[in-house]
Amino acid sequence: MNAGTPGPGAAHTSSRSAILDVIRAAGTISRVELTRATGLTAATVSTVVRRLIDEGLVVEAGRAESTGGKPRMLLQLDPAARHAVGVHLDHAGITYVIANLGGQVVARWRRPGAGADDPRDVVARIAAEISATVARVGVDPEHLLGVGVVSPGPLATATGMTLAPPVMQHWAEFPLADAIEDAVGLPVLLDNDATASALGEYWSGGVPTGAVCAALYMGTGIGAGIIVDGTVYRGRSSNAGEIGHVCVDVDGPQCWCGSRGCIEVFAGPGAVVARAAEAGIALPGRSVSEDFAALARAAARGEEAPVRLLGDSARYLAAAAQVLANVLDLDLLVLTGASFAHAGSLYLPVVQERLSGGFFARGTHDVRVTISSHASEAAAVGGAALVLQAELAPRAAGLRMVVDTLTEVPAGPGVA
Amino acid sequence: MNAGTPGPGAAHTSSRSAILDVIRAAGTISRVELTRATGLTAATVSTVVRRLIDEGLVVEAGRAESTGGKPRMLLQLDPAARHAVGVHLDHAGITYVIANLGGQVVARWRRPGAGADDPRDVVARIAAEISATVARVGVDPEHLLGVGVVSPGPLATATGMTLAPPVMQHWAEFPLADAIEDAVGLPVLLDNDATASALGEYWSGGVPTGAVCAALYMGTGIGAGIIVDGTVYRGRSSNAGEIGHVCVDVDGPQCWCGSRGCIEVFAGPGAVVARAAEAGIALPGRSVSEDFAALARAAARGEEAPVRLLGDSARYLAAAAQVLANVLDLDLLVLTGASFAHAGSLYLPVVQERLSGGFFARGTHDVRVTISSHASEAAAVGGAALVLQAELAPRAAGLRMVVDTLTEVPAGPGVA
DNA sequence: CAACATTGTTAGGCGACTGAACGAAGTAAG
DNA sequence: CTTACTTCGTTCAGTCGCCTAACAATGTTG
Repeated sequence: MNAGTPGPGAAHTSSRSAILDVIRAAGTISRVELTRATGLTAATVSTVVRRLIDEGLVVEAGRAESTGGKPRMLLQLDPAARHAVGVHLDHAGITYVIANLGGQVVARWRRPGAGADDPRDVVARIAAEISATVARVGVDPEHLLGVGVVSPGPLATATGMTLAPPVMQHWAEFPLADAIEDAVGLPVLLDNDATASALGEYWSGGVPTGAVCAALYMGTGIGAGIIVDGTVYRGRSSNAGEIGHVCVDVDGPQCWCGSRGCIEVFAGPGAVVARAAEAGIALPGRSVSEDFAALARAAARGEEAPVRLLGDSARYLAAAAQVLANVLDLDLLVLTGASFAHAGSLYLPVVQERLSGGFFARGTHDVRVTISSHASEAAAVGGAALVLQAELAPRAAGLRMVVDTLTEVPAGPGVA
Repeated sequence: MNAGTPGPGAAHTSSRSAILDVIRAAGTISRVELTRATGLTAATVSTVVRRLIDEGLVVEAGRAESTGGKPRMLLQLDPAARHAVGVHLDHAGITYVIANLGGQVVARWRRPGAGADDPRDVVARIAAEISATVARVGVDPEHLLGVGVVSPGPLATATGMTLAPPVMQHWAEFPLADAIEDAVGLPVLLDNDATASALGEYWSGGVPTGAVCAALYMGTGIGAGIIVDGTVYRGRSSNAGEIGHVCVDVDGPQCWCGSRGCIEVFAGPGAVVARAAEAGIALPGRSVSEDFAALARAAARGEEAPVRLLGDSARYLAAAAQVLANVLDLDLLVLTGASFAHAGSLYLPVVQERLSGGFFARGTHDVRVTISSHASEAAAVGGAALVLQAELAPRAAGLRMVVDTLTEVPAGPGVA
């Protein structure tokens, strides 16, 4: 029962993905090390790497010191070999990034949000923004892989529509992916902000192959994305990681999700800002995110009320983090999203403190907790990462299609 | 971006596993339906099925009605073709089952627990029990695949040792799997009770291929096992699903896990029984599980104090269930383990009620909640299922081995 | 009965991966 | 400088899984 060796036919979801992923995680690595890391043979590594070099994705970058024989030829991704566009649609605004193979951002800009505009106009604007900037920064259109569009809220269906409650309800029936695909002429992927952010962190953060990694995302709402062994964990309906809608008070205030007393209602930026307003704290008042940022600055200066408000929020978030860590047995938890870009340093110690005592497997391994190095544009970077992964290192589709003739689960009343 | 078709080389973790799993889930199915359900070609299905028939795992069982052409030949697993032994080591006692391919129990018996005995003696007793019963019930030793040993608590290492706090600490250093393997002469697998129960439910409960399924296990403690697309989700260190050690009160009572205020401390059978004793309720007093069963019977009769105690426990469990459902985006949640065998009907409605309002994706799909049909021996059945899956439908090892030359996660203080 | 529909099998081929032998490029000892 | 040895990487023939395409089997329908 050895776990590492895949044996004949065990099928590595294409060794290509495995190898590319290990190079990504390692930064610089030789072919021998690749054979050890992937469990493939030297022969396979050799041919696959050659193909990657021919495609331009990988370059040879000098040789290592000899260890008593032929020195290793070192391999790296060529970051500039491919690019992808990430678009984060949010009420507050639209954030664009162009990211390269290494997940690094080569261009980044923001535009006003869609508001109540007709989706068709918004799509036209997006297409214009993309082609203009692609031309300006000199990215080879031949090597532009696609566009990843990310929005808050759950996805209605995997391809074509997004559903971002409570705002943007008039988008619910709009085939967003197809429309952008037609307008831009590139493949378009759609996903949830938290999910995409997690993949962006994986792709750009040097996360080791095989790590179990979650991104705790706080933008307007609170959610989490989950990456297991480099693949997004989606659950049944792509709604996995909805930690913001776990109930902490059955009689608590109503949440837009239809439930009551969700963590988001107590700890989300909107709630924190609302309480600050109740407490009479002066805030810009233009938008929740600006108010939240102001509050974070005040707390960083040590002002008492903001410190208390954010501390309360942080304790809820720490509880959510503990749940994620214990349920998923995490290696790594990244705090990301616009809110953590402003207030991450206030939340981080609270989360770490909670996990240092409350992580069940702490005797076996740590959970590393970090703040994303690009928290404010994490969702857009994630959008780009979706494209990079889909085009360069495609994974087995999470769930196989299930035919309707399958036996149903044997009764049991079920839930309304 | 179509999700279903795997394309050349996309590698189905061996189509054999996929086909076997669909037949298991469907009960009865034809080859054409298999092609649709698995995405494989008719040719592949044909040859793989022939191989399965040659091995005796699958049998042809009549033909379906014609739909205007050649009628379909129906296929089923031959339940009696293979067997596996499941052993559940617990403080209270050792439960044995022999299960067949279909996950049905063909033999089931209990013996006193290990207590403080020397592990070597216990291993000898286990081996004797197994060989005696295998001979008695007439299972062909040639077709006995192995032994799955299940115990509470986390695993120290994947192969060889178990670690079952707070009792049985003297087992921590003992190479249990190897010892039993030597004594019985069969492959031995080791796992956690909750994890195994989940797989047992998947294998024996006709759970559809591709379902996201969790078993909420309450034996002595509280835990959960997670099955995604037929594969156990383990997390980094096989400690995924430890929902019983999520903190609901940071200042709560000490838990054996080292933390404070864990759900288990409030809602576990031990806690419920202790509170009943405090409240002056008369109980047998021989063991926690007997006391808990007595309490459940009293509550079923409508006695006020027991109803209240179990209701409190059920609300904690419902919260845990909600967390699992939202974080994992579940299809199916099974309540199992000895405690639910006695009190499941008291817990089930509370859990269902909580999910009907608090499951985030309820607009998209249901979470079915059921009580296991073999809750009292679920862990042992799960042990057998571990063996069935490993021997018949091996999955890609959850986590690839990661070589030490990989880049580390880029700093961030991490957790103690 | 012929014509058609549907299920399932057989044959040939492509591509991924492996094992094993070999070539390449260094170090270490005399 | 030559010889021996180590380590890295490639080449080549063979295996295996799965696909495409043609075909055989077995029913229904007019």
